[in-house]
Amino acid sequence: MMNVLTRKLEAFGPLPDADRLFLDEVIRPVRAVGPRVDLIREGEAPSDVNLILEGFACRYKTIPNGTRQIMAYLVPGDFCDLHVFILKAMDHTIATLSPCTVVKIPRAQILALMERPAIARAFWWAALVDEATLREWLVNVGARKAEHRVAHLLCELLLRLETVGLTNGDTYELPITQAELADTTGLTSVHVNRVLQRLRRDGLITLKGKHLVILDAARLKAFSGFNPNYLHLPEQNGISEQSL
Amino acid sequence: MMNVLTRKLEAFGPLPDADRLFLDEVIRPVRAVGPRVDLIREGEAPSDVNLILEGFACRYKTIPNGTRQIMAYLVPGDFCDLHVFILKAMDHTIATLSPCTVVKIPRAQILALMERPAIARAFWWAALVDEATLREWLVNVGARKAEHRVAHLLCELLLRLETVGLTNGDTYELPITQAELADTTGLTSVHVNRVLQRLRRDGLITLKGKHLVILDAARLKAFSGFNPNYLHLPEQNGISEQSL
DNA sequence: CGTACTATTGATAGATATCAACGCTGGTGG
DNA sequence: CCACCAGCGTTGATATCTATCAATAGTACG
Repeated sequence: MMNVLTRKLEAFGPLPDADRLFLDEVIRPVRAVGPRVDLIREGEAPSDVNLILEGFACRYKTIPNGTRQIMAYLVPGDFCDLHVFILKAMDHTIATLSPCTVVKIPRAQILALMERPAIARAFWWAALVDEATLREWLVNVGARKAEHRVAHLLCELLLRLETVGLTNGDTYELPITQAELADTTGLTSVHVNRVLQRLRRDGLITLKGKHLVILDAARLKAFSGFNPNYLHLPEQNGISEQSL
Repeated sequence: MMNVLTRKLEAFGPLPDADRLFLDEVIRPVRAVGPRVDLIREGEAPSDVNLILEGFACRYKTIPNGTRQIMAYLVPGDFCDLHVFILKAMDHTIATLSPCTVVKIPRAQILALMERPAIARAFWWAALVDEATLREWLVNVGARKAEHRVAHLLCELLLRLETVGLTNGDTYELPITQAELADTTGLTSVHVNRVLQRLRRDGLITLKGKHLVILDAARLKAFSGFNPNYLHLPEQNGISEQSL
């Protein structure tokens, strides 16, 4: 079974066997981290790069009145901070949401990885996709209404998790509380709850505990105005399953 | 007088004289572009990089119901799309807001620039600051209320324009309509209008036509919860002018 | 089998959007 | 140089959405 990092980077394009072997080396030793643990705090300047192997983490900021905004989800295969080589201090905090397993990759090893052209290109691609995703989140929160925000997020995660093999058809584990969804979408947890009920009532999803089933992916995508172009994945087979 | 690009890049650190001379070459020939003109459209894959020399441009997306979300302002010294070398197609559109003067820098020239270590580092820094700014905009729209959103944006622009020498004390030209501010902040133009009136009534700003005066920068920053760390500028002299 | 989150529900308040009209201003052509 | 026009800014009245507050019900975990 391919590791999540290799799997993610190969979403951009195939890697030489030597690169794959190197990537297998890089992802250890792993470290288990509990839920709701800060990995890097605003103001710090870590020298290593964290990579998520299992579980969900996030970037967030808290504003003076206490409101928290989650600015990104980090799922298996995602790097936390390829930045850090240039900037002096983090301007936000990175924390686990669920229990996670994480690797700390030393700076030197990242540089060694960047020597390999295929990997370097894949790193670039990953960073650009992260930024595009951030833009899409801004659209989500700034322009869409509550139902669409949540639906759009679920569509995005379906594709991202599919890329690293963490879906089962249109089903996946979403180890996130409603309060965390609220901090992500700029809503209240009460309102997120009501939105989820509407999505269930409309036959779009099933969500029980952490177990999400997207009952009609085509309809959920149409409903939320989801356009996957910003994820910059290679052409899919069934580009759009169209309506029905 | 130093050109805006050099000025912006030197906000990160001084450049060798040779680099400066090179940058002077790179920013021509200039091109004048009217307001509200698309420079690059979603779906296209341009081979050149656009640099803004004068005026304001933006990144935006339009969602199916017709709502537009502006995701970034591009001010003099900002690159539009250093990305494009890796990704196949733009996932958003770039357009002028005001009349602009722009340079198209050919791919080859960008690569030549990247050969120079100081410039390459400055480019990296600029790209990372762009991303950090995007995160802050997500916080703005997702977590702050209307008055604070607008005030925060004005504080950010004060610093960004200061960097490239486009302020006069706490005064600058803001060539943006209220409708565009609305598309930026996720509000309605009517509501932006009312917010601006409140900021005026509270003695925080003066805004007549395109001419903005920040009457009490310290208070405006405190009011909006503005923390400049995400712009990653070098230490300022008067780090915080404190209250009054 | 408690205990503490997490999810759910109902009632109400508050913020922001929507709709519609009018006034201003800067630019353009006569 | 003036008069007109179109876009922008402003205002008021009302509708909607989303937040807030508060209580109850589930659920998972030790």
